[in-house]
Amino acid sequence: MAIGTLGHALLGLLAQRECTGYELTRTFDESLAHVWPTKHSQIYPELAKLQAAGLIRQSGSGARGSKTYAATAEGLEEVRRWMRDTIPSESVRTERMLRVFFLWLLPPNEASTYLREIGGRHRERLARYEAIAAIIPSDDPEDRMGRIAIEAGIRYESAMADWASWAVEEIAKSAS
Amino acid sequence: MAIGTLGHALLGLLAQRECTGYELTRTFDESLAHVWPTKHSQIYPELAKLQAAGLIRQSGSGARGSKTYAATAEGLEEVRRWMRDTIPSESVRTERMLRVFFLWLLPPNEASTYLREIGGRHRERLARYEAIAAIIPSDDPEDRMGRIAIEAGIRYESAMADWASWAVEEIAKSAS
DNA sequence: TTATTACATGTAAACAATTACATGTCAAGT
DNA sequence: ACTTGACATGTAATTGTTTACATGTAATAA
Repeated sequence: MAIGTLGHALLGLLAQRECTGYELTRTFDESLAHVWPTKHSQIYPELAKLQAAGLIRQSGSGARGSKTYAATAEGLEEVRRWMRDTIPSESVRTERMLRVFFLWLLPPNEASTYLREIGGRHRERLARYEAIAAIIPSDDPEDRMGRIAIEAGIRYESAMADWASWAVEEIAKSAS
Repeated sequence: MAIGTLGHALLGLLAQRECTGYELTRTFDESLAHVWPTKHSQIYPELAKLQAAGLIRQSGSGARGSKTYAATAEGLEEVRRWMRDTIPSESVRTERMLRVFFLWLLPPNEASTYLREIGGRHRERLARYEAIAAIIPSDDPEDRMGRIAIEAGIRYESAMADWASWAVEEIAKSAS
């Protein structure tokens, strides 16, 4: 019963503060899904697995049948070991970028439309990330790592938005 | 027997030129794996599926039992339809970036080590992509889209390498 | 001639992720 | 009283992905 990436991510969130499965699901949807998409249908069974492995424990229960989980000492140990001693997979999977390799299949105007659309999505996310970054107090040491994580998002979205604009122009250039 | 993203990617490659399963595997390993990792054990059954669906046909056979496949008219139609009429999944999955959210679990010096290491990997790939971009003749319209795809890689790796360096300094700042 | 490496294709088992199904609670507004 | 929406947790079936198993060919170098 080995713990995978999702299990370690849940452990990492529960190391910060105790949460219900629902709260974990929302945290994934709101921020972690940008780097590791997951559904509640995967989270709940994974929590059961982590509990069975003694890495988390149910620390309480609230309204509407909600259950609060907290990381155990073993769980904290395990997530630290994962961060320290294991090599992250290099693999990145993104259908949006995959399709760029096949843009030559479309007439130039449709390729441009595709690029403008993905540029727009990158700009949207960039705006959202910048708004989040703006409200993180930069002097609080607790939030410093959070600021570093969001900065990665900002730079990524910004670079990809610029790239998309550049690519549209590049296509326009050769069409003339 | 619906065709998924991998099937469309194979169709896209075969739309460009006929290939053996082995060649397709190598193309994935060398360039497409950066956006859509796949193993030969998934490629061969997928080719069989595409052939059964009439989207590709075996166009020849060579040494060592190799089989060459080519896209059929229906296959070309299908991959164009996919590019034009379907919305790409927004999902991106990257364990490297996921771990950034849990960097606070490590002492600052270990977090810095992690960031330096991933910065190094980004710089490595950046150098490789730049070398590839340098040998693409920029005036050949055939390669224009290839140049656009590699530019995305260059900007991505460059942005992430810069981010990693910035993050290391950010941690150093607060440690003092 | 023999060992190694790259070429070449497959299948099976295990694991991970998505989609669909299924149920029920509680609060707020109408 | 009723409806809607957010809260809350699960399971089942399907699909996608990885790892391990399995086999054989051709070229090159020692």
